[in-house]
Amino acid sequence: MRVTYKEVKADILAKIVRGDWGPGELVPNEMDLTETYNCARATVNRAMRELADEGIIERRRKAGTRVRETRILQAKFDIPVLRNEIEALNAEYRYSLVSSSVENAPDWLRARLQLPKAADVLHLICMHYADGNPYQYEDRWINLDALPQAREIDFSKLGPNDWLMSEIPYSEAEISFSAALADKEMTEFLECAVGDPIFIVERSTWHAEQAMTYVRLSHKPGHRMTTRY
Amino acid sequence: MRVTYKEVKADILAKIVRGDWGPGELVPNEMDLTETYNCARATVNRAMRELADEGIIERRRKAGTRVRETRILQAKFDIPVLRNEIEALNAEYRYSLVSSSVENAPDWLRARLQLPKAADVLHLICMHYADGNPYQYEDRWINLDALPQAREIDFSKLGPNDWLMSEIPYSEAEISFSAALADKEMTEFLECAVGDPIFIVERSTWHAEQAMTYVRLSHKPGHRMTTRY
DNA sequence: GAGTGGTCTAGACCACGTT
DNA sequence: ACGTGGTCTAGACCACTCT
Repeated sequence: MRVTYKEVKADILAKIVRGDWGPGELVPNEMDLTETYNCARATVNRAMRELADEGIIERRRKAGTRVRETRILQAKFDIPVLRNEIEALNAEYRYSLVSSSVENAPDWLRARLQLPKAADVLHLICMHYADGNPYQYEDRWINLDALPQAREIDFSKLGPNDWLMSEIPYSEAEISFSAALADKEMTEFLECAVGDPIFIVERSTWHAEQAMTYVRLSHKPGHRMTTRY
Repeated sequence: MRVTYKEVKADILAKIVRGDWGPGELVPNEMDLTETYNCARATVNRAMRELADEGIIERRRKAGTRVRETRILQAKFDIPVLRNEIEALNAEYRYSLVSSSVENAPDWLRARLQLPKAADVLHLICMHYADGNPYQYEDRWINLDALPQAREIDFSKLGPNDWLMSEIPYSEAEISFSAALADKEMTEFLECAVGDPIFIVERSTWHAEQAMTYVRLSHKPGHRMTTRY
């Protein structure tokens, strides 16, 4: 049978795992491996390229390919649309708009999104429920200079995330995770106690060099975000 | 000049972003695109494959290629070795072993790592500092059935993570992020107040079907984990 | 059965970066 | 200067899966 890039990749990885090629060591070049595995260079290349993408090896022209000294740990999280996430738990999803107002962007938001002075933003507070239980508290700010049409949208039925995904399906974003304490207001919506630990996700979204939206998502106490690799 | 897969990829993405091909719509097949871009099929294939890897499009034999209905948001975090992370902040890294003891694995740990009854584990508490300030509190458990040589290691100089990376550089892992409150003991090490919100990272590591280690990392209040995409 | 993507081959040229 | 990886080509066969 013909040699597949997956076989080559698995064999190279096995050699690294076994320690045949230790950290920092030079891996044979593509032409040599072509003979080792008796296959075309493109096959070896794809195997090596994927290993490099996964952070197992490091490749440099002329210098060759080496096993990485320290494995870069990569954790990839798939962040599904909230409705799907909740329905995947066999729970019923419910959305509710708490408040909506046009405001002047506060300073901290202007700084974060690099907005001009006196920029108008749409400030939404929303709740997301799973089987009727509070799941996520959404504090959303939309840049009305960039998305003036947001003024006319009725967000009592359609969640801002769903609307934004339809307006700007592809965008640049910065995500960060952190921990915070539930404040007075949040305790009411999340049905928890003041001072409970809250897992926070923040996301700023950009499109065509312009800030579109910033959102701060506060999760019910005990929320975990998990991934395998 | 020759057409590169990057150009093809960028152009296809631009068409999707502009809405020429909307969510759920069929994208032309590879042979057609080969003519559109006047290049080899392998070039189109690589462009499309990468877009599929990034969750932009969905490909199925015979059925063709479609723009994804709902973009899967993927957040990829590079988790560097702590020393590197701290030194990247231009801070001096310092490590300290707080305690070390061989114990019988508590029930919650046995359940998590699927350990047999009466399994011995090495329990380490360590601190990591940046410029002398507490940065991370490490609560580490090592499965001594799988790694008996850990009994003989002096962890007062070498951090358990560094040692484990040298023993089992490649492994399966489960990572999770959550929020918790600082308890009495932690406040002393992290120099914070009881009830401060703490960002928690937990990681269970497996190798050859066997649990190697579980670690719970508690970060100083205010810690954030950030990524862009 | 037939259309589509998945992959391999053999050869070629080129860009980069080390020497 | 030259060795290595990065990429493109043109053609081929195959695997999957929809109809």
